[in-house]
Amino acid sequence: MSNKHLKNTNPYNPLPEDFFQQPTLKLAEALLGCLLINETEEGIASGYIVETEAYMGPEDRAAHSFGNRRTKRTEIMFSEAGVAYTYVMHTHCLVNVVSGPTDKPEAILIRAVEPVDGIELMKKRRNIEIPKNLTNGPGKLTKALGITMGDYGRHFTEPPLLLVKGITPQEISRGKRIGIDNSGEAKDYPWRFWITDNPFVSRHRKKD
DNA sequence: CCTATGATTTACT
DNA sequence: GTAAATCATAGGG
Repeated sequence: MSNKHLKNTNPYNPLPEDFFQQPTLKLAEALLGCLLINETEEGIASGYIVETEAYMGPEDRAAHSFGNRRTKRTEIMFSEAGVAYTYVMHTHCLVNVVSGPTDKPEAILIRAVEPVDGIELMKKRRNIEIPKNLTNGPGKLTKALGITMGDYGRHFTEPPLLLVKGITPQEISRGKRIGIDNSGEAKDYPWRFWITDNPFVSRHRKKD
């Protein structure tokens, strides 16, 4: 397979329909290397997913859906797998892939991507020049790709927000999640996955 | 209506 | 390393 990224004249290689049906922890791992694409009026921007975190719903204190908490915000997590859960954190929008069967409120946070298409557009949106800092964090990548609350509930299987087949990671690492120190025992669950040694991973811990 | 809080980023000591 | 920015969401009065 060509290593060059696909252009819109060449149809993207779609993920199999049952891709999103696999268990959340497996899906979190399987998403690594997939190409996340967003089309807006400004143009197309895309990147390979290099870091994810799983949020396991009722039993996960760190999840918004802990204890089956069901609100206007978390409602989408109870729907079918493969739709987008976007929400605002401080001043940033974060994007998740809803996972698990219907009524199981599980989701996978996309924490970092490696820029592929639309790099100039990303620089403009982020107002920086250094490619390395464009998408190496959950709030950064949404701004670079132009993902907003308007994408809440969109299906990743159809434009403008798309997940398609990308690259196959050479090696995958697994460790504790980030930024949930106030979540009791859940803070130590090893539900974060990343492509080993990828420079766009949001942050390196000494030990995971 | 009012207040607390955060799955972050950025700048600073 | 620490702290401030800054606002939608959630929950209580």
